[in-house]
Amino acid sequence: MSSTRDKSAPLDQSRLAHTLGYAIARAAVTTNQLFAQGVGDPLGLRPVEFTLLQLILSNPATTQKRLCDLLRVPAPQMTLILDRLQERGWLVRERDANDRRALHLRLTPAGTRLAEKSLAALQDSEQALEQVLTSGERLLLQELLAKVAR
Amino acid sequence: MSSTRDKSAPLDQSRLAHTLGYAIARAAVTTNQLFAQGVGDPLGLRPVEFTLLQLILSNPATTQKRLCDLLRVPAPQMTLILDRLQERGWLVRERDANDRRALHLRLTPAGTRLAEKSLAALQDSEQALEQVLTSGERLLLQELLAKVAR
DNA sequence: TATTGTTATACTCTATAACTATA
DNA sequence: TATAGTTATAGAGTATAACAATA
Repeated sequence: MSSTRDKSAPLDQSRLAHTLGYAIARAAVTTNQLFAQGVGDPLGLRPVEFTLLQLILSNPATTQKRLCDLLRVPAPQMTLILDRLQERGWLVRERDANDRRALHLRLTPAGTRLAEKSLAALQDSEQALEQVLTSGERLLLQELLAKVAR
Repeated sequence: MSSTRDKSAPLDQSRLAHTLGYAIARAAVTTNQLFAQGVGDPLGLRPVEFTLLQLILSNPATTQKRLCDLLRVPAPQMTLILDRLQERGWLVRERDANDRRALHLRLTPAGTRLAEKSLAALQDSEQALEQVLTSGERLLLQELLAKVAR
């Protein structure tokens, strides 16, 4: 130790402490890690793939366009993501009989099972947060985040 | 309108509503947009560059290693990011006289001015959130997020 | 041997434009 | 002329391994 500065002292983050974007980005590190441990690594799903499985399960026959708009994913990227889900046998695209431009999305039975299994796994994984948040705090946090997301 | 389904109805997100990761990811869309509008686009800064300017200003002579650990940025990427900040004249690297492997980071006067200006711009931009959150709610939100980030 | 930082490289992710087929 | 979706392509971001210098 040659310096007078304590090299093990935590870095001063005070300038960033009052920006909401920084607080959200740092919390996202934790939740991304929980996702990877509980869902991403064991089931081979990325966050956007997990999210799409849940949304398609709850909204059978929805179109790619609507998913793009909700998740702010550009259409070409959505095509590639859905291609991969389809290749793995979790998803089918059905052409709309009345508007033959549009595709309706549905999960296969295997896709439905994966959607259910992966959601349960994420909920298990996120229960680790009970060590730092009461269930009331957690509910409150989700309500406040929903207001920010509008 | 050929279908019986109401195509303008919002998608059902109920399966995701109780996962914290989804709530955080959706709130991050809002804060990323506020950052881009107020700071990123007008000042030509990416979030990680903005964050590094603030941290180096508050922690003069810190090392790259410590910033990598805090922000979970791999060392090779940190080298490239700092290269760009240095090229733009906002940063200098000084070799440690006692441990000649380590580099200490300092902002130039121009870098200091940019750090201050960009933080003020972000705070202005985030004030738009006052339309959806009271200042008490916002404080509470930041406290809860800090608990999650640990 | 271990650590700080760099170089080289490959891989993924993202964004855009151009295209098709339908309307 | 506009819309849903695809293809092609380029750019940015990210991860890993190998390396140089120093401890």
